[in-house]
Amino acid sequence: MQTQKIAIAIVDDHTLFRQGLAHLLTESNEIEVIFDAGDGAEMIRKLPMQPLPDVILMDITMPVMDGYESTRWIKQNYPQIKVLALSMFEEDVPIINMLKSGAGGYMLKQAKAADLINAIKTIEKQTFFINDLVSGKLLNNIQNNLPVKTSKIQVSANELKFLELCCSDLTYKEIADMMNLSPFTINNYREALFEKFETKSRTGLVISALKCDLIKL
Amino acid sequence: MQTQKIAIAIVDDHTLFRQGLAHLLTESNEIEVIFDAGDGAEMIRKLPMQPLPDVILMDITMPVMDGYESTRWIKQNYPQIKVLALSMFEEDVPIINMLKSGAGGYMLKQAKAADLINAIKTIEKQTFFINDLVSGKLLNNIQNNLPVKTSKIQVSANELKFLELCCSDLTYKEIADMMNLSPFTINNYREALFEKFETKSRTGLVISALKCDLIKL
DNA sequence: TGATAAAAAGGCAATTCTACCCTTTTTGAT
DNA sequence: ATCAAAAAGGGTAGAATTGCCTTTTTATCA
Repeated sequence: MQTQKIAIAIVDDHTLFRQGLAHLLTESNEIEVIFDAGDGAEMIRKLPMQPLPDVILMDITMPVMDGYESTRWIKQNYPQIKVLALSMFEEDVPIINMLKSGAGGYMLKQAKAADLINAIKTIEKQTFFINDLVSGKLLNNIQNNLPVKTSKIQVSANELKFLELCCSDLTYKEIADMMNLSPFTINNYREALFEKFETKSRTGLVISALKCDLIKL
Repeated sequence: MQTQKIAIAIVDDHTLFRQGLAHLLTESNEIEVIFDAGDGAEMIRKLPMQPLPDVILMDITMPVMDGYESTRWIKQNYPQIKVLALSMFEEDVPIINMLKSGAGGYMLKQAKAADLINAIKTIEKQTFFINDLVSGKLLNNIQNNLPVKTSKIQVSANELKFLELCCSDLTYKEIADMMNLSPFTINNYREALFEKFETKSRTGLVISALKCDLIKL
């Protein structure tokens, strides 16, 4: 007694993965891939061009518009569509963030096809799919409820440039020269950033900025 | 006039990607996927169980035995098998390293299926496949021939602990206390490391150590 | 055991960084 | 036009860092 197939869309910037997965899922006869996209913007364009999917498989790291933003957009505009995050990251932060963005479940690309199909069927019926991976992270997040990455620290363009130049042997005076600003102004930036990042040293500042992903190595 | 199919193996820890890709390639009728594996060790086990593949599609990041090591093993034991690296990384370092390890080409997972099939056919005939991505990186690497990761800087256990403690607001005196050493000894460590990393500041030291992967955030 | 090298400890002047003060100028918004 | 906020400019005392030395202790091995 086969009911109607589950209509899904795949959003992932890896073309090979996207197409391969589409083939794999189509074989199951319970799932129909109605479209795919390489990023969130493409998804938004293609969404109105066919009947809405029941479930969207969503990658996290994508150009233009990433998985977090895309998921938030979906939940804002088509809350009835379920989003199942599908990523290679096993870390706490991306998992928690995807769930916070509105994903109803989180699967690893390391998973087996049968598990994925099972997750899709579950999420389609129940709006969410919680496996051990996700429940563990959820518990973890509640227990030591660190407002870690929640509060995104705002820095101005100048402050950001200053932070980047801080990752060097340059003295503040030299940094001031490079930015064509007075050393006193640089000192203001430094003090403002020390406060924002709750640190007391240049080294601590650089480490914090790196952890917040404001600067890269 | 169809000659024999090209026999390939897929080594990648993402089961969904591996299986999906296998389906995709099989459809082309020019390629036959004879086996797949989730890491290098599994590949080594499965390799003797069937006729050897002509080409192996190799991911980089895998548990147990990664793409670099697996490629070196292949080239050591079955030099006639061609290795095509298949990864999501576009950075210089992984590309150059895979080629140094013996891969004959490098494709992104963002590629289209047709391009991948073309690369496989080329590498099977010519032992290597150089696209714009790879040639650019090669040129780049020759031009500013940085001895990138070649020179691994040696640090003692104590120096390493010191480096880790440097990633903080702690003063050297506090670090000395934590390590139960005299501040003067800490000063010796500092000076030795400054010389090894060719830096003149604590911040520069921390950045260098991070870049060399000696410490993590 | 004595030689010797490495690790640890010590000292210190010069420079840089940090924490508080403060004022003036520029910018943005109403 | 006016007000508020942000950016820029200024200074100083004290703490930490940096660079360049020497001496003592420890470990090792011939």
